[in-house]
Amino acid sequence: MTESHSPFQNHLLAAFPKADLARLIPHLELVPMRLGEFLYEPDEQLRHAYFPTSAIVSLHYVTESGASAETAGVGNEGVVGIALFMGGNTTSSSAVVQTAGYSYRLAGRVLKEEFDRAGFVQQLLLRYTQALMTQMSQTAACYRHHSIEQQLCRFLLLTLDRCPTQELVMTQELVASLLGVRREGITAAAGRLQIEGFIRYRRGHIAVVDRMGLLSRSCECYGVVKDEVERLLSDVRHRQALPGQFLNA
Amino acid sequence: MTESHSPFQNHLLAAFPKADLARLIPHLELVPMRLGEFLYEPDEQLRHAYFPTSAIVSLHYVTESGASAETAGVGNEGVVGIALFMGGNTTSSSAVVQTAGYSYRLAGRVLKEEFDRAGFVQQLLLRYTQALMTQMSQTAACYRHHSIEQQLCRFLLLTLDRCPTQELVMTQELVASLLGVRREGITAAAGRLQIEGFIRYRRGHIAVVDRMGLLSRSCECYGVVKDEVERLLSDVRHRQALPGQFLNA
DNA sequence: GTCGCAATGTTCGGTAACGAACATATGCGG
DNA sequence: CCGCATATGTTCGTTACCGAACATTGCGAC
Repeated sequence: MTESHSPFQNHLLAAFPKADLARLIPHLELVPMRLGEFLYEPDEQLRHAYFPTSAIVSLHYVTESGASAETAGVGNEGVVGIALFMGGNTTSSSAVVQTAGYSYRLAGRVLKEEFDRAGFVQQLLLRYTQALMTQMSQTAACYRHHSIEQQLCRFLLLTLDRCPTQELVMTQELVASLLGVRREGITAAAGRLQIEGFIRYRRGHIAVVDRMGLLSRSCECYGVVKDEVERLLSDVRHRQALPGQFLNA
Repeated sequence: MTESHSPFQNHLLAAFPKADLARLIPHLELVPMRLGEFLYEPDEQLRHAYFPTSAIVSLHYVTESGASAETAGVGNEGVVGIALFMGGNTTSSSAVVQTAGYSYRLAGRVLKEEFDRAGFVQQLLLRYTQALMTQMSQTAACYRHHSIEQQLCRFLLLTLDRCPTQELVMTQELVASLLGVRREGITAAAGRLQIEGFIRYRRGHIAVVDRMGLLSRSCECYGVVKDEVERLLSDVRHRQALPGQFLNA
């Protein structure tokens, strides 16, 4: 398979001013990410930031009793490792690869230096951070008030938006652990969605057939998160010419 | 009643370098906050940031169906209006006064200017923002996995830490709406805690009698949030001499 | 003091999700 | 192509919480 890779596949990097990006390019390192791989765990000093291109990373918290729940996801729209420039260096959550793929890795020090230039890149990173906060608080409200089926739809839609394909590679077990519910609950909800013809799945794969159908069964949370990312990062994206051609090295 | 007010009653302001704070003092305006008052609503342009001294503000999301859930609380340890310097200017959540009291108000423009100096104040605000994120994601996990009683204990402890007194002024109805559960659920849990002798309450007042007792019934979430605020903001606080005397004007 | 309203107490049935245990089947490694 | 690990299907009883309806009581306004 002959995939071509470019930092521009990450929307955040793609929005960086050319001059800043040029400075970073030599430090960007393409890394593959396997399903289930941990990027960091609670209280562990972060060493790198990751800008996903095709990978999707889940930020989640594991309770003392071993239960877990995702609080936000990061795909090609963002970056994993906020704490590197926010000043904390560690978090109380973990980051685990939810969809295998690639990311560009950047040494924490380099990202911090770039951030401290206090320019456009800083503004961009801060806006993304705010979008991430929206996602976290929306997730909280969603966990409180919406049904497993609604949450599954939200999750599938968000994941789909971060994927190039219509078929997600993940087991119901994994989805359950991310949403913090029982696997049986996902089986039941997914079964209903399949009967309705919205999705089709087989052992470890979930194909979205009818996106609109999912939307109709999803709670509002999908839209809120999506719109907020759009609002916070779109005007910023339009400040530059269309990127993509001049860096295929 | 002869309360004395000082910006130093807000821990964040208290940690500002003297020079920076001196610049801000003329712009700080002491404002009373009534219970239930809204500081902002979704998509509403923020005009001011608020540094609570005795007031406590709840950041929460209201669903389409009218249900609501707190995603984070802000007391004398922080500031309301993160979006002013993060670049978004609005959020999808609301801010409502959960405990009446006072705050120092600062025009958004002034705070942004201060932030853009990219100095110590910026670092402080970013660290606080990260603590807020921890609170949000912890709240999400808590909503998913912990019982109403555990959540009530967590909530009471967090509120207590932000209050000068041992008696909280709030109805069970309000607590219920903040935690996003039915009032009856709070009545039941509070009843149990009272029988155990941990709290004592009357119409609109909740007095904490046995803090340790609450701790024993609370989930881990209280500790995680508390420790993270401590970790992120304590070293920063110690960089300065003890504040408090030299500004009683 | 007492009136009235808002806060709290109590009860009912209903339901979504849990916990555990086990049956089935699919697809990968050999 | 076979076997087996692992993913999914199904069932049971249980529980925490919900929704609604109504009783009671405390407390502040008058």
